[in-house]
Amino acid sequence: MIITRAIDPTGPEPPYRQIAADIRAAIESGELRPGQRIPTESELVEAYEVARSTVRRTVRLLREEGLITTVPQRGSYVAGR
Amino acid sequence: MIITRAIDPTGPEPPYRQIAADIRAAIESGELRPGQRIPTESELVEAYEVARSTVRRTVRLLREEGLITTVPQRGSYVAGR
DNA sequence: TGATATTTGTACGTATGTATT
DNA sequence: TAATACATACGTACAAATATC
Repeated sequence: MIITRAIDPTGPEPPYRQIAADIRAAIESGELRPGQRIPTESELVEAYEVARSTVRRTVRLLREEGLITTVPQRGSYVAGR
Repeated sequence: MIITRAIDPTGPEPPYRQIAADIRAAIESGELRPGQRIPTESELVEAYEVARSTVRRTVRLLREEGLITTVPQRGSYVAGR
């Protein structure tokens, strides 16, 4: 899976950004490749132990950054292909 | 105030988009002018009788469209000045 | 064909933190 | 010292579209 580091709820960086940085790193390292689907919201919820709203916040951020594209009822995919 | 039409929770357009269209119309009509602050989240919550999260969704959409700019702890203002 | 499960979208309410007034 | 306002986070529920059995 992803999760290269744990979330620190007390740090200055909010959890949704920490998770975004984690996924971003996975994309940049090639662990997640263009066209590949990233884990579902439910999977991310379990993996990072946060609420779904937090995960959706993360996904939205990555989408706004152009790193992923989301297909309703399907999932989110790494952009670039 | 704004509110040129009521929200229809049963329509195909989700409330946050209906409210956005409403505010957008107020901006385009000149009722809300560039530099002017739009109603606070609380005011919008009361005016449209929706949850705060819905209002925030609306504000985010308008911000992404470039129609308004948000100043943390201050409010959102009509862009263009 | 039909039923069920999965997944994202939307919406509700509530709580806490931080900065400004 | 409040009151105000945005940012973040929690949990819950239902809808819609898709995939699977």
